[in-house]
Amino acid sequence: MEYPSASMTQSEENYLKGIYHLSHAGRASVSTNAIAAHMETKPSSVTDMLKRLSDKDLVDYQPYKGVTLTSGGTAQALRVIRKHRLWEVFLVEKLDFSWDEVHEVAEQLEHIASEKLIDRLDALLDYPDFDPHGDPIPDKEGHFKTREKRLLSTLQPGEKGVCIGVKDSSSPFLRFLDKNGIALGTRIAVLEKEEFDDSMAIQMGEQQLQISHQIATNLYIKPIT
Amino acid sequence: MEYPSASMTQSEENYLKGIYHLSHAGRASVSTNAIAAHMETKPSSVTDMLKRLSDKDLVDYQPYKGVTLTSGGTAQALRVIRKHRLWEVFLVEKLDFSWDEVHEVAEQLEHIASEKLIDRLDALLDYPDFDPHGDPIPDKEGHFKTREKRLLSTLQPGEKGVCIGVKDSSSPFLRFLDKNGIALGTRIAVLEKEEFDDSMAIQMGEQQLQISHQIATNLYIKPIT
DNA sequence: ACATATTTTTAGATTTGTCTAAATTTATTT
DNA sequence: AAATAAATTTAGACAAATCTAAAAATATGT
Repeated sequence: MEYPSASMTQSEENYLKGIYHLSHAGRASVSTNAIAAHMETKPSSVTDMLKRLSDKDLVDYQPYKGVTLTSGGTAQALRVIRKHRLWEVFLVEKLDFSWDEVHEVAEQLEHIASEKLIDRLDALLDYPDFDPHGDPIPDKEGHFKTREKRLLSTLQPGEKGVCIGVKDSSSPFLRFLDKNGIALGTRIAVLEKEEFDDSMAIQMGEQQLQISHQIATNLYIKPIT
Repeated sequence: MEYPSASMTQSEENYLKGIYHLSHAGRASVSTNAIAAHMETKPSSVTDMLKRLSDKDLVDYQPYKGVTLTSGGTAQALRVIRKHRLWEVFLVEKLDFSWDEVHEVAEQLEHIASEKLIDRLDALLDYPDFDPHGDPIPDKEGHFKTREKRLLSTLQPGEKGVCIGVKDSSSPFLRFLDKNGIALGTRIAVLEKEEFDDSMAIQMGEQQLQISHQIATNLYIKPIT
């Protein structure tokens, strides 16, 4: 049984979210330094926070051994991630933000505390399963849809698929995609693969494009047969 | 010329907003105790904050003499108020919140810092001039529309008008109005005034209602002839 | 396995925002 | 105008969140 979410500070929420992302699914133990790097803060600050989170039973923390999220901590992290991603959908769908602009604002909006607000937002957006970068949106219970996804770089010439997400969601990368007409839902067919530098020629609609390996390893594709 | 808004903490924003409301239009000087009462905090905390705001040139503060907002402080307060009221409209219009539920959430949303977000929200809502309680929404330059407004209690039998706002916006009062079918835009005609307790009989559509003086002194009406 | 390097924690300081209790200033009363 | 009351400020403390510098624990290399 889940406890009603105790009040948390924004900083605590950010740490839980960070730890969640680093441990990928709440499994593996995460190191102090890894957290510090990810949060752009100092290891000593991380240690302080880990103690606080441990006192609140949100993480299992053993000095020098790293941390894992408790079930309560995981639930909280997923709540924040849910809010973040729903707000991103809102910003893109309702306020015409581009997908490279949403993150910073969503970082703030994700801390707004109102269950009703999020439920209603979810409804307004018609219960989306994925955010504008293709990442899954957890439901109220923390469950989310998965779908077959492969990096574009793993497709062979002749295979095709539809773009469903990005691995790198930095602004330069997203702006590059925009500029070249690649968005979520874009259908891509692989024409050729260059052995020399692993770049590939792809077809999108009637447009053809040569993309580097760097690009191809950061685009998620759902294969279609 | 206006400076680009320096970064402010939520607490600073709340104080500026509080001082603005207490000084009604940025004119009169406001006392430490009045601020403490309004913000539900202690006078000593207020003194601390006033010094900080004074250092940032957001208020004119003279010990023992009270404060007034500087032009910069007024501009900041109006920016926060603009955001608060736009979010209230959003919550009511797009997420079906009732007018007694919006305040608490808007108190949080008003601190989200993104000019683009607010501009786009304004557009999504079709540039509203008034919030769900009838209060005017400042534009980007801090200007807002005014309109003739009188307390219902000042109307004489035979006069009529349309409800355009509330003075008290506490939940119990707003829920009372909801329950009795009084909303913004409701047309009200005064039938009779009871000398004894200043209660009045009013007509709304085909419905008749007896309301206390207490109610009548908290409802703003735009008279119609 | 021992020395060195890396990681992590502790100790102590800082900032923001708050508080209580005491001191000070201003206002009121007789 | 002196005494009392009220309002305001100061002084000192505390919690959250961060930092730097130093100490302690763990890991690595030969």
